[in-house]
Amino acid sequence: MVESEDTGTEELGTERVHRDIKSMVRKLSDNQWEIPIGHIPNMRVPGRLFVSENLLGGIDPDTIDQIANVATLPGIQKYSMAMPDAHLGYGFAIGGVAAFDAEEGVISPGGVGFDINCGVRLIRTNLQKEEVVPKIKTLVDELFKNVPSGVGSKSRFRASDRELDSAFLEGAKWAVEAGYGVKADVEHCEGNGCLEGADLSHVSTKARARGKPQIGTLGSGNHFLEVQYVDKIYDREAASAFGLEEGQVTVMVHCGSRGAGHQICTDHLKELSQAVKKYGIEIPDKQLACAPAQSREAQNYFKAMLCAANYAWANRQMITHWTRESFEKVFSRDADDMGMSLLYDVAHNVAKLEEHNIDGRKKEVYVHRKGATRAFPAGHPEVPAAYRDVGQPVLIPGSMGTPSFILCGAKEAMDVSFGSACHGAGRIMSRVQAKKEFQGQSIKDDLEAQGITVRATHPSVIAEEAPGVYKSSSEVVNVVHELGIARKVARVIPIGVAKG
DNA sequence: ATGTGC
Repeated sequence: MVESEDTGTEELGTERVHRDIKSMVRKLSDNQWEIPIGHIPNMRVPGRLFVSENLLGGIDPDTIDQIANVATLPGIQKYSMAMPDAHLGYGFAIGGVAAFDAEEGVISPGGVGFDINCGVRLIRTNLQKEEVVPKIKTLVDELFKNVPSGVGSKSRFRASDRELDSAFLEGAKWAVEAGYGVKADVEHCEGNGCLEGADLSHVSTKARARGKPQIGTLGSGNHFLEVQYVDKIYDREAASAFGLEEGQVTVMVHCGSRGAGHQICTDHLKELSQAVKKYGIEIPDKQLACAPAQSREAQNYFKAMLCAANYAWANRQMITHWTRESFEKVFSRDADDMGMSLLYDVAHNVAKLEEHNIDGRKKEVYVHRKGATRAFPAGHPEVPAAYRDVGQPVLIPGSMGTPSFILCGAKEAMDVSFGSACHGAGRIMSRVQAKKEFQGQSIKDDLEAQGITVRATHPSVIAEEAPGVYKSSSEVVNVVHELGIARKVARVIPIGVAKG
């Protein structure tokens, strides 16, 4: 038997057997595919994958199995979903969305991810591309200097234990009150940058120790701080509500809860692995550790997860402050004067208690979004007043050399995807493979030639995040746009990137 | 993603 390096193969004894992705799914419409009950035993609901026919070919069969695995969990509603940027994750696929009945269902850390409240924020400026391009190298250097990045990086801010408590409990609100931003920043964060119910008693000493020196740090991997410009407007009315116009410079921040969230996830995974046995829940994969939503174990995780979510908002808020300071230094003007206001901040790794209409009935569910962005439509009370008539801003980062997109939550989202859309381009190559395939310096030179300045802690970071390791962000975004769950508003092009 | 392995 000929060995293949294709992803569509699996070990079967010594042979590798090709698994045809098309035979695993049933086409429902151009961008919707069903993974039928029976794909694996004990599925309670079908799976549903939102991809174009072209993107379907790039989905790993193991990712399909992960979507099906989630469909076996107690209390799952409607179907186990995955967005067009779906790929293999810990237990749940990244790009996965699953809602569980608040009484009969479960809560699972695998459905949130290790980087709790990894998310994206977009800061507007009133600067034009032409004003920023000549100074981009100085600006990227300044941002790189002011916002610590890289694995294990430490913040310029020395948090006391009390301040750490406040970051966990109050999120962006605390950071603003401590002088790192303005009140309007908080109003333009999902959930006002703070989820209620956070409880410090479920955050370990170890998680605190890791989190204490890291408030206001970028981290590593796909996290970045990027200077961009708006090159295309798709929806004039929405763009106007979002304060966006062609040629305008924006800044995008992508990062999460750093070591604190990682430790909280690790700690509670241990406890929930025990709980699975205690409550006799049958799971097809150990990585799907979970507990009944109302159990002590699940609620302890949930309350700790809320601490990590709030920490991540404080983190992005602090980074916003230093971003403003960096611009002030380079352009010798006030941040206010440069119109540096927050457009919005989304969480794309989080579980939330939400009310949804299911089969004509209103129901409380724990919506797990793991690499998926909330996308509430116009009129929803959770959408900030300034955007209420348009829909919630949905921020979709591309890779280093490719466009990012600003969308708005649209009507179909509530019926089709529990008010959710995609979260990014979606990785198609492992970090190890990327380092074999690409050289950091040559990728950096290529990007430079395209007018994109990159500054990273190490060239290998650039290789691992090379544009070629991601799907096309435009292709991914087109799927959610065509489905009517989020509508394209604007496209932004990178000119400068600071990375861990 | 992550003091990038137990």
